[in-house]
Amino acid sequence: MKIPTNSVSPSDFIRDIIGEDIKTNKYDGRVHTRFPPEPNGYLHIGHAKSICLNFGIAKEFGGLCNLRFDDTNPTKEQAEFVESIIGDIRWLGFDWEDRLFYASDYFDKLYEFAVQLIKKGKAYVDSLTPDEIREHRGTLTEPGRESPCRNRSVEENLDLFERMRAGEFEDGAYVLRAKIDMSSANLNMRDPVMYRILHATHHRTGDKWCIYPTYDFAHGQSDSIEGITHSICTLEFEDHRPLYDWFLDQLDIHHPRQIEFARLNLSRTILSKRKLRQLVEEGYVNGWDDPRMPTISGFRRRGYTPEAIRDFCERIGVAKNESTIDIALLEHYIRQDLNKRATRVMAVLRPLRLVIDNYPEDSVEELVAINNPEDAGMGTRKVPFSRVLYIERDDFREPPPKKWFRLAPGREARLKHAYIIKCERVVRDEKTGEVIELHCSYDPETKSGEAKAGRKVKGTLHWVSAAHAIDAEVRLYDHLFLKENPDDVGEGSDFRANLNLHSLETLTACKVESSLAGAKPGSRYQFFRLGYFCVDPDSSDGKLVFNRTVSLRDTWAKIEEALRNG
RNA sequence: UGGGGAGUCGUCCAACGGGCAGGACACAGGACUCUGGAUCCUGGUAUUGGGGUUCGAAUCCCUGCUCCCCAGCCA
Repeated sequence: MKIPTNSVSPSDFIRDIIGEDIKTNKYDGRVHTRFPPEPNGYLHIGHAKSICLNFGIAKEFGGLCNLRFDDTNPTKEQAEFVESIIGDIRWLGFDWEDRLFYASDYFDKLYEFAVQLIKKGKAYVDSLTPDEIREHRGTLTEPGRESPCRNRSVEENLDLFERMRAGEFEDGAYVLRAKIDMSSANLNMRDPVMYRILHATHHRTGDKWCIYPTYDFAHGQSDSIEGITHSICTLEFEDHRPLYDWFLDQLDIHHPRQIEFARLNLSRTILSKRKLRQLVEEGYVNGWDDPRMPTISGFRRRGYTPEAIRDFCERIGVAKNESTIDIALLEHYIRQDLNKRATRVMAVLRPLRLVIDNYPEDSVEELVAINNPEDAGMGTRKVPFSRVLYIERDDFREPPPKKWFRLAPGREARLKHAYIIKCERVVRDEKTGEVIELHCSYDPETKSGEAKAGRKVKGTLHWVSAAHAIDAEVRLYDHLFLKENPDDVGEGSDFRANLNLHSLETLTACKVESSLAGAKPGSRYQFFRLGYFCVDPDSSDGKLVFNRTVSLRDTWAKIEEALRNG
């Protein structure tokens, strides 16, 4: 059976531009993109959008896509993040072959570029302090003032820059600046910093350097060096484009075309590395791969598939319009994918003991269960049935509400793959009144699959045989934030005020069918009538732990809510 | 009040040089169902305001309004 992918014909303004460039033979008809993460955190679903875009476009147009780490700031970057990013992109299903690069690969070249600009009189070493530089920059409405160092001689600049590199100065003592225009309306053109002194160990170059290029001085040239044709980035870099153009023009080197698009925003989700890091560091979640995190590794652990994430990224489109996607759309795609491929099993999350009084005491039947009604090729399995079972507490109500199809005193329901039963008697705890056991009768004529199983009942319940079931822990997840927009907070407060304190519910007394014994971490199932679940790596030989990836759509919950609201 | 961007159903995205505003999700109703799942029908709501040009404007012109980004030696 074919796994459906969403083949929306991918067309958007970026692909249109590239198609046009191919038609006019710009860049000799080549298409070469890149995904340029900074290794200062884990990748999230917003990065997935960019990854799918860059790798997707390259593939569609018969081009290439590089992976390049923009590692120009050793104080924030770590090898750990490089590893996780590489793993995440692979998991998403993309391949950069031998084209794994680092901006730090180009540090020598970038240094030469800087020297070139100094020699051209287009860059100078400034001894102003950070505060002074800020003051000289002017404001949004007022022009800046030129630094007194702006007219140093080329020789002096060369000497100072060399000594910066040699480690003669403290952090912050000097910077190298481009000499452009202090009165430009675009603040990025007001003599931006190209190099700063940072006595820090770099995750790749170690202590070779104590000066590092800024992103602005490294990014465009890195793209140029790699022969990138289309540099796709997010909207906030629109203002930087004239600066990148200026560097490329002054250096007279290959000139990629930069195209900006709107980054992804998701409702009830935060997609800012800084804030995600805060959630991790302040212990609101259990690490970057906590299944509640919108990181790729979080989604992976939660049970999402790469296919679902790719379909989602394709469907949301690409535009320059800032927008927020409804998280329900992402959930739709994981349900769609898992519906087609997940094995159905029975698991009872909140067990209620049920005794079938007229069923033979020591008898055990092996009933045939279909693994996936969406895919006959997935076959069948046997599930044991016996006199004492567990069903979901939620499947019994007394008194039954309107439109209730499940069990209630005197009511009938079908046990999936088994028999129709009738609720005859309810046992309650004398003190609390809590229902602790149900006594039922079964109709032997109604066995599933038998020719005369004929009779219809509205409700079908899942169950496990008490004697055969295995214990499991199940972790239920809800959105991390209560508000659609987590940043919607009052003065003096921040996104943490909108955190959902009940985003994780751990159930430790769950009972799952015996076929799940030995299930491997990462395996995905549909727990019948409940949702999609995935075995968590926390599982051990004797203890299964499941994460709920996403619940099934719950029509009854809607009906009940409608009833409540009259 | 400088510069750069953006405004189409509830939410996203379409409508390629003016020609019936379409799809997905969400929502509502129904059919079907041994998952209140899936599937299948059906339905509603949108062009930022105001002026023009035109037989005809989301699209062209003028003029407002709203929102986002920029004053890191972050990316």
